[in-house]
Parts: sequence; C-alpha cells; structure tokens
Amino acid sequence: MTNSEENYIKEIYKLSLINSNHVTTNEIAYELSTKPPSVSDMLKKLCNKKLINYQKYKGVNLTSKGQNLAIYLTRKHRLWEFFLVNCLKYNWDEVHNIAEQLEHVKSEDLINRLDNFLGFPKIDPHGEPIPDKNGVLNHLDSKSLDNLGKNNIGKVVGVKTDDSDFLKYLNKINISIGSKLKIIDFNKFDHSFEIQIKNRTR
Amino acid sequence: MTNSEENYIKEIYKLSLINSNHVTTNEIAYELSTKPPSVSDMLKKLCNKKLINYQKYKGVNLTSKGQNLAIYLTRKHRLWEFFLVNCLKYNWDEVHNIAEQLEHVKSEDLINRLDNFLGFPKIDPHGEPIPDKNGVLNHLDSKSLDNLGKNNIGKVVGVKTDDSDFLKYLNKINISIGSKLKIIDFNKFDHSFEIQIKNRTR
DNA sequence: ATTAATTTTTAGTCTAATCTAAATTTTTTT
DNA sequence: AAAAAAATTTAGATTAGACTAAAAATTAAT
Repeated sequence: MTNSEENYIKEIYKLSLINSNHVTTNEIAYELSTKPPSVSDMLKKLCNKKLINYQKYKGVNLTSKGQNLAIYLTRKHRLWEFFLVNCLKYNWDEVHNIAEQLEHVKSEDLINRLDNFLGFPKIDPHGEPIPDKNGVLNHLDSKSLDNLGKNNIGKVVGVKTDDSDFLKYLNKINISIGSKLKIIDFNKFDHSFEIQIKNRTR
Repeated sequence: MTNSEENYIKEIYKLSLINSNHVTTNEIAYELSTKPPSVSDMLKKLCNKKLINYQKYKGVNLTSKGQNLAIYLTRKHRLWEFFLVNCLKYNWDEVHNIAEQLEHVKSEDLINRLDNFLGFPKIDPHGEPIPDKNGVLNHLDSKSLDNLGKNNIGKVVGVKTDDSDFLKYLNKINISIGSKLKIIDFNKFDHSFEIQIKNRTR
C-alpha cells in the first residue's frame, strides 16, 4: 500500500460521507490537487485491489475492505493530531500537514502504543471522534450550525474542516471547542449568520 | 529532498565514520540492499546537489552541506528512537525500523518541539549521542571492547549497531547500557572474548 | 430528440528510482 | 607489464504516479 493509494482511500472516504456514497472523479481530483486522468488511473488500481467499487463513468464508493482501511487511516491521523496538540503544544490549525505525514508510517503496533500513551482519547483536537483499535467510532450527538435555527443556543463540539485559514479565523473570533453560540440572525442573500459567542471565562 | 536521497546521505555518513571518509559504491549498495548501478545514478544526483564530492570510480565523501544534512537526519532518527523507547515503551532492539520511517517526516519545527517535549536528551537508547538543534554532538569518552585489554574493567556506554538480532543477543546475555564488563580471556582463532558481566542489582 | 456542454477516460509522455546486461576502469595477480 | 579479477559505470528497460491532449460517454439545454 503506497502513500498515494492511502491518500486516495482517505479522500474517497471523506467525500462519501458528504455525498452519500457517490464520489466522482473530478471531486477527488479537486480535493487532492491532482488532475482527473491521474484519478482515473488510480481508481482502476484501487478497484483491482477490491478497495473500491468502480464502474467507468459511474463514480465510486468504498468496499467494506476499503472502508476498514479508511477508518484505520483516520484513526492514525487523529491520534497523531492529538499527540501534536496535547504533547507538542501545537495549535489546532497547525497540525494537519504534519499528521498527514505521520499517518503514513507503517506499524499498527506503533499506533496502539501511541493510543495507550495518550490515554485512549475519544476525540481529536477538532472535535472529531477517534476510531478505537477495532474501528469503532464514537459518534457525537451533534447538528451543524445551519440546522440550529434562530434564537437557539448550541455548544461547539467539533469543526468539520481541516482548513488552516478557517481555523485561524475561528481563533480570531474566539470560537473553540466548548464555545456556546446563539443564532441572532440569518442573511439569506449570502447564507451568512450573525451569532453571539459565549465562552467560559477561565 | 526525497526519502531515498536522505537514506543515501545517512548511509554515506555512517560509512565515512568507519572508513575514514572514503566510501565506495559497492559498500553503499550492500548496506542499502540495492544494486551498484542504482548507487551510481544516485551519486551523480547527490553530487549535482553539492551534497557529496564524487569522481567516477574514485568513491565519495560528504561535503559540509551533506554533513550538516546527515547530522540533522541523525538528530531526527535518535530523537524518535528516544521517544519510542521512553514514551511508548519499546525495547531498544525494536525501534530502528519505525524511527527510520519517522525520520523522513518533513518539519524542523516538529523535531525541535519533540526535543523539548522529551527534555532535550543527550543520548539515544543505544548510547549514541543526539545532535542538538545546532548540530553539536556530545562525543562520549569511550573505547571499543577490543581495545579494553585483558583483565580490565569497562562500563557499557553504547552499542554501535542497530542490528536487531545482535541487540536481542545482548538482552539474552544480560548486557545493557550501564553494565560493567571485565575481559577474562581472548581467543585469537576467532577474535572472540570471554567476559564477566556485572550489572547493578535493582 | 438533437445539439452543446461537461465529465471522464484513453493514449502517449515525463520523472524518480530501481533493475539486468554489457562495457569500461581500476586493482590484483602472476 | 600483461592478464585476470573485481569494481564501477553506461545503456536500456520497468514501475508508480503524475501530466497534456484528444477521444468517448454522459448530462444538460434548447
């Protein structure tokens, strides 16, 4: 299993959570900053390895073998992110690229020991659940901000994106995991919210 | 800088410490489990990048640029080994392969933070010195076992090889860093020693 | 239901790193 | 110092992953 194959599997996994299991060539190419022909080539290879279901022109989804692999990669990524933030004192907006590299280190034993060393954490620095040794994911009871509704109050439990610039913006406006948000108003023309932020004072 | 280039630089560094700065194509090929033509190709490339001095058929040595790089790679490798043994509770004979992978992660900041997290250790689990941020190496005052001489007593401060089987053998006969050894006898026919081992009782 | 636009795939090229086989240079032996 | 052996390099092929340009299939628009 090459690093590149692993990156494709992880990306297909991410996209299939958004697009209800139907992922297209162009989407993958866009997300991985590569070109569609490269994706076509790789899809053939991953299909031969029984990691994805793929029919020409029809898009892809993961086989259960591919899904297990994706969950294992996610486990590695999130455990490394947890290590970087909690041990090495990185900010949550700085860890993605490094975790991306660390996650390709090949040793299942290493990851289980890391998990143990970190105290078997259940959520990563962005609030995303960390799959356990058996691939079991602890889904949080949560809804996205646009489903909260006007005048309702919610508590931030996670952020879906790894985009460093967006996370920096959240730092700037003082939103982090645990912040309480109230929807004040909604602007239809650009789908933006006006919100009120309450943080616990420390 | 590719992983492969890094592996070559590190190997040339290791070999030039043994062979007083004259390293040959076949030696490199043997150590890296590759073939001489592959080495020839790579040497050309590293020479173009001014990392080694290389003349066809004449062997190689590192430029000062190459040496700095080698020391930095050694720093990364030994810090990760320290982490694996001291945090993740690996044995000293198990860490080499994993550290080999971790050392290719590209982030100088990561290594400096790791160094800080580990408490700026000076020696790795095999007793080898860990270069600091500026590449400064703390050479231990030591001699090899075959220079100790009959009836003399020495204290083990380090082991030069990463060979997992040899390290396991040392575990078996109960030699570790800190053991006191006395040369009882020397057998000329196969250059073997008879030694007495004294370990601190805990 | 054709045409137009978009998406996806095929065909062929490129680079890094490897290999085998053959040629060349250096070293050793006689 | 010539011949034999060993070490090293060149030449040419291969694989993985990416690319551009062109062809084919699908989807959208009239």
